[in-house]
Amino acid sequence: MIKVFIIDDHEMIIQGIKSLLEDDTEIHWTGSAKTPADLWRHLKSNKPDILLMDINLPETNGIELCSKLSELYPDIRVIGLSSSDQPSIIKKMMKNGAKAYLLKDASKHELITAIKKVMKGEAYVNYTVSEILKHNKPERSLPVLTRREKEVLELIADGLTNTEIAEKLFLNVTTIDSHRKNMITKFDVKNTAALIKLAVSEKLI
Amino acid sequence: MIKVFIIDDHEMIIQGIKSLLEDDTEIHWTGSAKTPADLWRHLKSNKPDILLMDINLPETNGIELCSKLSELYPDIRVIGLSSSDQPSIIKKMMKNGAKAYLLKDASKHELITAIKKVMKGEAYVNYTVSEILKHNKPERSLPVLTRREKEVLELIADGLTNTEIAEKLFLNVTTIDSHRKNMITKFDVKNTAALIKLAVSEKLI
DNA sequence: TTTAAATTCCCCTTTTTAGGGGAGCCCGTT
DNA sequence: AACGGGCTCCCCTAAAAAGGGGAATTTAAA
Repeated sequence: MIKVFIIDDHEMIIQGIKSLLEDDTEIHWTGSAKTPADLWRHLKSNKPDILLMDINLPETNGIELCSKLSELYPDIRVIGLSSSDQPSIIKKMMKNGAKAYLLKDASKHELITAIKKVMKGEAYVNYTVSEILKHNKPERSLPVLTRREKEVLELIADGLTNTEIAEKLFLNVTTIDSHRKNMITKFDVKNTAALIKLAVSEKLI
Repeated sequence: MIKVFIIDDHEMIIQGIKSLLEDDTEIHWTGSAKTPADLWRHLKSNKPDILLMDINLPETNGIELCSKLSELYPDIRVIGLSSSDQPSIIKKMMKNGAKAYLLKDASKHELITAIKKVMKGEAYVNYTVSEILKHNKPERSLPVLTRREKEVLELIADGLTNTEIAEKLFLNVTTIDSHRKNMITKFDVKNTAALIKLAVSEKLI
């Protein structure tokens, strides 16, 4: 029997996956957790073979949790689970010890296949995910904001002008202007409006 | 028998909810859709009593879909479903004809209760949601964008200048300028940057 | 039908951004 | 010690936005 445990903050998904796995005779459901604290508590008395882990956990993020887990319990195989198909996140998860990665639109069949494959020691990535990773070779990963840039960008987004920002940060206006121009260039957008849209929608600020 | 249909882009949640409802003798699962197009197709031949609707649908947003649905099929009762607990979104859903609202961390029991209550004509909001709505009483409800304003704002957010937008919409530059100024005034922000931030984070565009 | 809101267009001036440069300083890595 | 990236500051001009008005037409709602 493959002992499976799940951590996800959404009760609906926990119960959903539980019933998806119930039919299978090889899989044994050992429980679920909604928070990392719950998880640690359960692991003391009950070590699963496989841990299904939602990445979008509130508070702690799945990536850190994943690496901590593979330190403390290297035998537990982690399968990442998320609704987002952000390549960067998936990559980070795989680097931090996840053996497989599924999107939440994966089917029952796919879920079970993934669990069994991982149990055999194989890796598993669903088609969509592998496509994402593949197409991501010419990775259009977003430029990274430096500390100062982020600071300036947040103030721009709050409606301050270069002059006002300069006063606030005790800098020269031209400096702020440089940062603004740099950001517009590095993100390859046409103006501030587009920059803000990108930054907000990509959660850079 | 209560006929229940679901629209959600995540296969896992569809299948999860399906198996949550399977046991119940009063509830009959009539199918699922992953896109609005799928939904419309199904509805032609098969009208459910209750539609479980995920708000965070890609492409179309659940709020518009909801209002369109209550126009075309006023008999179908919509239960909103989402992982986000943003008061503004929940309120909009309720305004647009949703009879109930559940978070994805709702339990099996809660889901079934909600379905049955809504079927009886009662409204249902889970505790968390009602708390959210309550604490949000001193709501600083956002101004509404008119059709034209939204159109213009989207183009602004894409980095077009007034002149470019005017050409695109076959309007005079001063018109676009007026719209921009109006929006800045009505949203009480200082400039375009702040306007875009607000619009993106409040999902107005 | 009356009224309010939406949409369109126009004037003016000042401020702010955009776009093109260049350059020196600090700091961590090589 | 040399290099690059981040950060700072400076020049210039042209374009765009902000801020202040006003006003006519359409359209939808009361």
